[in-house]
Amino acid sequence: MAHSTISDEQLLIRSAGVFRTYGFEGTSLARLSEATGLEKASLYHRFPGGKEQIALAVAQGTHAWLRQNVFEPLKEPGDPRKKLRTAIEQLRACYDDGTLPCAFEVLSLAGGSPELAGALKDALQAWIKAFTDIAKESGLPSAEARKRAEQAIIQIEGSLIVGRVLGDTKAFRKSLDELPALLS
Amino acid sequence: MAHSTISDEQLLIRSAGVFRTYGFEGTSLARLSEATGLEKASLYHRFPGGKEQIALAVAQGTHAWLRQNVFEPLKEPGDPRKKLRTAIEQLRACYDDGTLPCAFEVLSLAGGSPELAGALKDALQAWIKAFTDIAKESGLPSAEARKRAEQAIIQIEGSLIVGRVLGDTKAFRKSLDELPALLS
DNA sequence: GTCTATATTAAGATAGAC
DNA sequence: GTCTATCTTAATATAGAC
Repeated sequence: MAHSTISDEQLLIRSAGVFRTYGFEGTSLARLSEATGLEKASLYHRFPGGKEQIALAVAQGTHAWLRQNVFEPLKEPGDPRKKLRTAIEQLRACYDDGTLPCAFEVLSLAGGSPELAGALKDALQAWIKAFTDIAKESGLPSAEARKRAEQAIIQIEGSLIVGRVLGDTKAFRKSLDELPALLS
Repeated sequence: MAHSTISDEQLLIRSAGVFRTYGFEGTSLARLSEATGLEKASLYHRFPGGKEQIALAVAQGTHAWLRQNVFEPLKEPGDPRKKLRTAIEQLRACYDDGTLPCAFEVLSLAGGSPELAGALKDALQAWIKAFTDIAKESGLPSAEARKRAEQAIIQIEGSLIVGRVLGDTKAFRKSLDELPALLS
């Protein structure tokens, strides 16, 4: 491999793909090296903490991506139903139509550091809050909105797993299609 | 470690605990050895195919457990609501009140063999069928029963993940509590 | 900042004694 | 059927050249 440069953003996106495909324990520096085009020593230069630090950066990057593409757009002025449809399309792309596992799932299994677990929890709580707020904006009472928000994320996560086992993304697509009715 | 004997059933139960906790890739022969009390060479004596064969046996053992403790009891004569309540308590115990990940989830990530994927798919389809049948027995039309059955399993899987990330089993318990209304 | 080369540890897997 | 001992490969991690 000749000299290679890759932006921090691209590096994290490709690393996220590896972690989401193989899980935290199944991700090796060799696989990260192949996916990023950087030799292992170069990965250590950028992330002295190795795999654990990369996983933490992936979790924080996932939170940042959700903030920019889902949470913030949902806060802008406009029809809540329309904003939600846009957010759903972002999520559909994020999960590659249901074929790519969720970072929350694969990074939360035993093996990760407490910092990683904390970052995942922060990001998921922010997601629940974003969905709760849009449901409230659509007219649902506070407690019901919160319930529906959790239910929506549970459905996304669950349908990804059922779809993965059955080899069929139908369940995931149905879950996304039901979100507008669930969150309003 | 002195000589040790352990039944096939106990061996699979303890191995399942390791796989479900650390995932397929995170499960090493060393961890299986520690959990079962057998040296690595002894595990290879019983399972010449190594980790892959043990994972396959765990998947088949999970299917057998579900058949015996959930699917078959649901088929016996009696009030469907009462049978369902009993099945739910079995599932609650199986997931250790929501603290133990699901074998379908952790064994379906990339890394496993096609045989393993096939065994998981068979078991999950049987689970969907068992829930569909009990919903039909409760009076739901066939198509709706099938939809609710998938929804029930999606909720269980999703709530396990959300609960794991948030460090709170409330979502899982709520999912189980909602099953009777969902499947009748 | 990236590379080649290497050290160290752990994982998968087997041989052969008991 | 289980054990100790060993082999081979792969993983984490570092040193030092460019």
